[in-house]
Amino acid sequence: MAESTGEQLLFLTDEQLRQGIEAMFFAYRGFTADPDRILDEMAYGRAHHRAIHFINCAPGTTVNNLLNILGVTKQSLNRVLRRLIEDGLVESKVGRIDKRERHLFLTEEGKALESRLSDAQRARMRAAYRKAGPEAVSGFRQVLEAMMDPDMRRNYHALRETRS
Amino acid sequence: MAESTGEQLLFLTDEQLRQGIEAMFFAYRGFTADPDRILDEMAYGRAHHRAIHFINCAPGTTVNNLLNILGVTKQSLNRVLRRLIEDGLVESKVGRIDKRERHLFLTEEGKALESRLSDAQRARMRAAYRKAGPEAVSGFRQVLEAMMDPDMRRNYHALRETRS
DNA sequence: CTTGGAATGTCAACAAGGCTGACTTAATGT
DNA sequence: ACATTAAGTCAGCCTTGTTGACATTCCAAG
Repeated sequence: MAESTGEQLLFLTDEQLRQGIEAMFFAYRGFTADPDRILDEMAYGRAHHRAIHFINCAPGTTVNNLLNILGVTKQSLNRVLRRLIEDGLVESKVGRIDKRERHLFLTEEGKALESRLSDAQRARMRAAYRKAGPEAVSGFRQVLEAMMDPDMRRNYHALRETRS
Repeated sequence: MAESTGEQLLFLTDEQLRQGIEAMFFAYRGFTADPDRILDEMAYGRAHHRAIHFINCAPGTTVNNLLNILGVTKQSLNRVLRRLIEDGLVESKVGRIDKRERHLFLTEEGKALESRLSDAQRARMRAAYRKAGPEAVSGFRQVLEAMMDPDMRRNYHALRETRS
């Protein structure tokens, strides 16, 4: 028996793959459950959370850039952003170099909500990481990265660079 | 095996957790991208996919059981099921023991669509598993399971038992 | 300097898919 | 007999996605 191929095949039965698919489904529900509860209180949805998250990661980002990361239409994002700006969570500043662009920032109130959401989500992540152990975490990240579309993988890495 | 706290701490910085959160977000997009394309062709959505998937996993399941797994309201599920039955992908049979119950099955046509969707999703999963390797896969599954809500973890394990 | 194109925003309309609440029907269990 | 349960249905609401059309503002190239 070819050892490397044989070993791989054990993990690649349809049943194994199916379990992976279901695990993703159920885990994603857990992943969003805690922030969803907080968002519900103030009648926001996941779209608002995503916008807040990525504005926080890359303060001063343009609408176009955000559009690209989130993968929605500008009309859809605009509806969400308008409300966040009205509610005083996000600030939109006209670009100095290119005045067509709007640069997005979280206000203090926006940062406060971001922290609440982020804390809740990180708490679950931390618990899962602890339970599974460091080696599992490494594998987890590797598989997730391999599952992304190339475009999104680029966005994923770009975000890491801006923070490091 | 007891993990040392020091080793764990290396993995539990906010930045590490944040990267995990973003990885989940981008990976889930990839995870649903291929089936979404197929579903678009026939004007179905993810809700139809989920119903088809779980009816296929547990043929003869009742509406109530499906409701529990999917975590939506019966009105929401009913809208989706009605269409699938009308289109001849799902069959609803009155229970023999308890005639109030409806048992759900995929028709041949339903199974055909399930295969198409499943093949597409498994292909990406398989590619990601291959790329990351068997050890990573094990870690991936462990973290996902730890991330689920207890209710959903029970559903997850119940599904595995019905198939084994 | 004008004009084309890019970035942004806005309006309208629509659909999927969540939700709640109220109600019916049929079958079951007590 | 009566309450409960499973399922289905109707009406209405919300969020969040979509298209298409159009205005504004600004940059840059001709």
